Amino acid sequence: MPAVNDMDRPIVRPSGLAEEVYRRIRADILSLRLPPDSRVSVDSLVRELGVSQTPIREALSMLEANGLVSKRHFAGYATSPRMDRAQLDELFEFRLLIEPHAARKAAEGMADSDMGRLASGESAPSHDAFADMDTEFHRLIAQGAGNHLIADSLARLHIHVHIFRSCFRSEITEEAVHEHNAIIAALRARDGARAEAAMRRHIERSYGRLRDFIKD
Amino acid sequence: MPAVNDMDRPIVRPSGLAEEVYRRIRADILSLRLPPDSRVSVDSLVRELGVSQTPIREALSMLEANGLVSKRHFAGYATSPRMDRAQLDELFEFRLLIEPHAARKAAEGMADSDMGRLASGESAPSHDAFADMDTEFHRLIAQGAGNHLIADSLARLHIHVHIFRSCFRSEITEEAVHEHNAIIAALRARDGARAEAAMRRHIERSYGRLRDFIKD
DNA sequence: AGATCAAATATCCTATAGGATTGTCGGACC
DNA sequence: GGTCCGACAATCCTATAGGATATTTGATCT
Repeated sequence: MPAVNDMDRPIVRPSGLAEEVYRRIRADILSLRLPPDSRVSVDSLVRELGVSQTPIREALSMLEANGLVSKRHFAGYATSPRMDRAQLDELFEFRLLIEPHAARKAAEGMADSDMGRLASGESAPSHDAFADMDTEFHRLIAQGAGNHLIADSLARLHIHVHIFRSCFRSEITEEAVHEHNAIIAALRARDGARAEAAMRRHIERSYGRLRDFIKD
Repeated sequence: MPAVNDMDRPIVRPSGLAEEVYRRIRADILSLRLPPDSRVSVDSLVRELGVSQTPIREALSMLEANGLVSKRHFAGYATSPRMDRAQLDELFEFRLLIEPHAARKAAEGMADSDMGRLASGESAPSHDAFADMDTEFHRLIAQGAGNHLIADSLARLHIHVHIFRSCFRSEITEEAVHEHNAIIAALRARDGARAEAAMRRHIERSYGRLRDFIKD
């Protein structure tokens, strides 16, 4: 008989088709398989995913509440348009409010096990892999701050950063890796003030790199 | 014939039943007609509101994405439980990050017309009326900061503050009115630093008043 | 060519019925 | 008395059909 113990894996509770569909559509939006400002019809998803309308509608409603799609009455759903300059400004103003504080708190209270999972992304083989590692990097720090509201808000925002970056096929910059390493060093040293400053610098530089892509 | 011109009212675009149902359920949660941690079944809403399942499911999905209800597979929806001490701490930590900054920016850029609508709530006849005026007060300032992300995040948080306060029938304190008036004065004077400090003080005092209700 | 109007299409919204799954309650058994 | 088991109820999920409304398209007219 197998040696694995059933106790070490918590019971799997199927969370419903709506959740699955939600994740699927979200992944499609993030991978640009559904580009910004493109139609998303319920019927086509029914045919493509082979599930009924109900879970698709629920998934689209959740995506709408999270700002990834928008609905127009009797006209169907559409993915949100790409961020313009004003929205980019607002997003980074918000990140500057939250993430430096999160970095400070993470330096003070983050678990050592989570800290070991921090990766700067210098070993990323592709653009997509780097984007995923960047998302995970910021997610771990936000989670390390020990405030669910901070982690959730940042997750929402990072989705849009991810889409924006993917639209412009932005290069994997050495700069970003260096800035990540600076943050990691400050966190490992449990130096809250330095982590906060490093994170602020990272976001400001990141904003400068992304801002160049739009002039309007 | 009527003297009103049809041009001055923008075309009414019915936004769908799901939106209406969403607002209705949200209002019921805010008014404690649906207390925290109570079941909310789709069928009973069908009977009560007289609409089909589809818009109700969509409304509940949106409410779930906004954290007001939670779903368990094959077990129905339920309103989120009341905040505990840890969540209250997290919420006010978050507000302290956002709202003082919003007050500073509002002092610098808020429209005079919006500023005229600021009310401290000293004339509120009831507890519910004060709660609504308080929500509107903070909403106007967040909107005055000119950042939609700030306004939306604060709106989400204020819902939970509202519910928490309603649960304990907290008194209308003179203190809160005074603090509101201090903020209004700083905003009218276009003094960003003073508005920021007044807002920070208001939130800290507000936290102290609410914290006393829970010991666990 | 450009604008105007009507038909066609696509989509949302409703309504109803039935199968599948979970939680609960009461009784049988040790 | 405590524990196990089966029926019941509640709920979610699916499926299908049809009506209502906005968008699009194409033809007609100036």
